[in-house]
Amino acid sequence: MGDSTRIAATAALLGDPARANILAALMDGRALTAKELAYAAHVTPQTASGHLAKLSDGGLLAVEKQGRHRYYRLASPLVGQMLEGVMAVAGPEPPRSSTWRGGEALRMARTCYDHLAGRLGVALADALLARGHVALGSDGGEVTEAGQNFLDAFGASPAPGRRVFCRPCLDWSERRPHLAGRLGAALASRCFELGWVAQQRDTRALVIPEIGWRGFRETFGIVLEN
Amino acid sequence: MGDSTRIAATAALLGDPARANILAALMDGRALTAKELAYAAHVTPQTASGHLAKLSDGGLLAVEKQGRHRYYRLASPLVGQMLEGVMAVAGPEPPRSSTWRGGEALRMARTCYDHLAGRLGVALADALLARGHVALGSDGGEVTEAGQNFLDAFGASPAPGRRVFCRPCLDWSERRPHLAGRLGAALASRCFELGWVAQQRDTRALVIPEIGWRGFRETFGIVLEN
DNA sequence: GTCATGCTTCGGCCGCCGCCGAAGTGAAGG
DNA sequence: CCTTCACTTCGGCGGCGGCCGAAGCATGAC
Repeated sequence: MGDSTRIAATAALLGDPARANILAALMDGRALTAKELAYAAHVTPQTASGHLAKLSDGGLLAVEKQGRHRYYRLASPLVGQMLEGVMAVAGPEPPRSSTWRGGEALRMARTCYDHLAGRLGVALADALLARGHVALGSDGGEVTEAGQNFLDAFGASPAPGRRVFCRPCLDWSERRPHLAGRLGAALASRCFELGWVAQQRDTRALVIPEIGWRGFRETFGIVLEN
Repeated sequence: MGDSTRIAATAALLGDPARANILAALMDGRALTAKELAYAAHVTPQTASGHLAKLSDGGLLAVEKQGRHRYYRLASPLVGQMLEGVMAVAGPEPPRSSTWRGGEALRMARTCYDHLAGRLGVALADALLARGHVALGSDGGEVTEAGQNFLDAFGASPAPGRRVFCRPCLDWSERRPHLAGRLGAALASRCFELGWVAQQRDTRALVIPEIGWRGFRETFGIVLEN
């Protein structure tokens, strides 16, 4: 009957821990094999296969055959946005009893699509905001003139001319906005370029070498605990 | 283990048709009694009671006692955004076999928070875009100078000075963006003011009287079929 | 007090779905 | 050819969870 059966069907796909694990593992846009996803979801390959079939049928995943591997990835950015929406509501897990260092790293700094998230991402947004380089509303934001000059000097001016798109993106671990949009992407890519942050294998968590800590402190006044 | 169990738990709340119906019925922000929601979900009051308890425990609904009634509403706008995210992915239901006039009306014109959605909302966005009054990216948009003049004349300039926030919001029935943000809100409120659209009881669907059809045609060049 | 109403709790039934072991496909490599 | 590896399909087990009838609290009206 109602249209909501479709909503329920889609939501039910996310409503299983194994499937949620699979989707979370794909959040950064990479394509992973069925086996890797089985490992990420903590289930056997048979079980994962069933889940992957359901997710594909439901239009959440796209699959690509390559030799005897099958690479799965999110079917569209829409799916990622949906997941972020659910994460924002699900909220940060209740204060975890220390341990679990990977999670800690994720909360410190990670990628969110093509921009920076985690405490680092939020601190960056705060810094730009506090210095009047960007003005942010709940719906979008814009770069001030001073901000434009600053970005030019930093080497992170987003692409075409004066038109700068910038959008707050709710950080699921911090529950506060970080910068997305072209501005967020430009900032992130400049930080990679400078070697202030670096990707790791098999995780969205970022490494911040000494030069990065120094850079963020001297350029943005960011000092993160821990 | 991971954080995704929380995601799964939250998503599982949406993954039941009855609960999805309940949430969909609350999407417009109204507060409804348990009985009304039971009716909306097509289940008995006992069953609905169980669902409502789960949704409240999960933090998706807020409840307010009033005499012997209990009014339920969405706990926060975040929940609404999450639902829109899921709807966007779930997509428009497969072409409905006519009948169901309420659904047709909803797809023609409805409110989405404080702005206009449905075919009307999308057409409005298209018109402003085609005339060069707004420039839209996937992350945000801005009003051109010509657009600002047009909006001033129309009486729908968003609040403070030059800073105009505008954001595309994916329309779940049309799968195309309509205008949200302050601009969307200002446009909608001006349309209400002019009597071009009117609210109805118990539905987010909007009525468009003759004067509205004329206004949209003459001012924006919008002519909607049906 | 008694009654009606709105909502919740209890108990039992039933079905769906996630899980894994085992067997089946299909592609690479020798 | 046969082996290996990645992945899927099959079959059966087990349990979670949605459903409703009936009974239990409340609140408000009389």
